Amino acid sequence: MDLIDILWRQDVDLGVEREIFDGCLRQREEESVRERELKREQELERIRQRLQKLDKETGEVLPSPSHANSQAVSFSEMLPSSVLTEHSPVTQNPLLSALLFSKKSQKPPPQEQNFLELATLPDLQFYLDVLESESSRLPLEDICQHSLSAPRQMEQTTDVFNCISDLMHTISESFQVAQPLSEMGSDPGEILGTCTQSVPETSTQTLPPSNPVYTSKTRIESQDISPRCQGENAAPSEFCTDLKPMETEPFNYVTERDLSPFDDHRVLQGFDDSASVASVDLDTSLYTVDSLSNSQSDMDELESIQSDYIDMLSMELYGTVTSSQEPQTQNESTLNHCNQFNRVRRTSRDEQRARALSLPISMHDIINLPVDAFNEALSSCKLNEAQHTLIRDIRRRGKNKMAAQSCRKRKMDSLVGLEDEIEALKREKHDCKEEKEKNTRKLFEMKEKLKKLYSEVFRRLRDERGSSYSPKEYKLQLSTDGTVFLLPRSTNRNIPPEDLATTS
DNA sequence: TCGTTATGTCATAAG
DNA sequence: CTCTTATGACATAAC
Repeated sequence: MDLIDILWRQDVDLGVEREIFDGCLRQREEESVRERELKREQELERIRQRLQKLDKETGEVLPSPSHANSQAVSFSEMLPSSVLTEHSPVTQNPLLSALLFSKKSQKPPPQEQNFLELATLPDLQFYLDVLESESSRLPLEDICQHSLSAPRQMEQTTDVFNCISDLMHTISESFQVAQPLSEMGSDPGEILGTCTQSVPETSTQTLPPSNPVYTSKTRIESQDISPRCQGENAAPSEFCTDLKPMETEPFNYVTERDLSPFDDHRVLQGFDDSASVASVDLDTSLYTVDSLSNSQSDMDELESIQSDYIDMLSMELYGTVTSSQEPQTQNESTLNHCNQFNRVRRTSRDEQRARALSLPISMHDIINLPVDAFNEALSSCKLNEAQHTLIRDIRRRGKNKMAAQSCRKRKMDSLVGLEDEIEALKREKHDCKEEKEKNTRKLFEMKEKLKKLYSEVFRRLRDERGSSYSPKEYKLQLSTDGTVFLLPRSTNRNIPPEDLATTS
């Protein structure tokens, strides 16, 4: 594991996510899909309970809301002609064909009933919220009229939702893929997007509950804008129209395409709140709602939604990219990731301050704009002293925050590098020690050989009388030119050496 | 309750 | 001189 960790840390520089190296990715993806479905069902069950609770109060079943201007468009009409051609994958798929061309006249099979029912529930939730928010000030007649006019619209939109839901469901089944939608080659979300694009704009606005992906997408794009100098009271109308679906959509799903692990990386890595687009988006929602309604209940509701949204977001982010472990430990791991994520996404003090002073420039722009653009943005907005100071502080702190993060990363990398160096030096030390022992053994062997050679030379040496020389009285000495001399060991060094006339 | 870890913030030096 | 970046030190929250 240490080795893996070290390798990962090295690869982090390359922008590679750690989770990418985890094995059993498919298994984890399937786990995450199941987890999402479970979560979704729980959310929907909660909403259904809430609806039932309301039923007890009113004694009637509330219809689904649909905007008055929404148009009933059959799904086959919505589909691009290319989808319905003779050779299209849709028409060639018997399941799809059966669904697409019989849906208008048939009720869904029982096993799909639950799915379709769930698919339309967000819409019901929207209607419920509208009623709740309006009931305090609308006359009873208006509410009744609202209720009476809704069922027909509900039928129309429910048809569309049913078709879309069935299409996605069938595509998922026919592809036999239990993996995140974003990884599919023929992403149902894309088909869905194609379908919804063909629906008039007003109808599209009724769709978000069943197509949260595109809701998020459009909101993300609209949020990521240059300095908005309109101020909070001049919130763009698109936010207002966009707000309601979000408001009624605590179980807003975001696929990895919208918030890929790399986006997540951006979230985790920096203060860069624009990177955590979804959260910024929520902040924008808060701004917008704040300007629309100052009631505490709305704010509480939004806080709750934000919390739910972030929870869901973290589940989405980490549910699909957690490490491969036993199911139980995987849950723990996911939980840890979520906790870490929530910790990271905790609203910073600067975000709160920015909200309090209603800064006209986004946090992202304040921090990341180049000096010139930043100064231009400052000068183009009418700012009071407090706002100006806060913006400067936010920029300074934001930059320092990122600097601190990179600094710590460098420090960690350096630490890892030093640890590697220590390991290398330890190995080198070990090798040197082994070499030293080897050389010591060799030296000993050489000394033994020399001793034997020495005694052999003395054994063979004879003087002119044929007597041997005693090693105790004589010694051998090697001169610089290779000549070997026989020298007496006596203290009297005046005696000339006897040249052995032998060379080594 | 205490230690650890991650992160944000401030102060300051250097480029 | 201003701005940015790097980094040590401290604070704080979560575990």
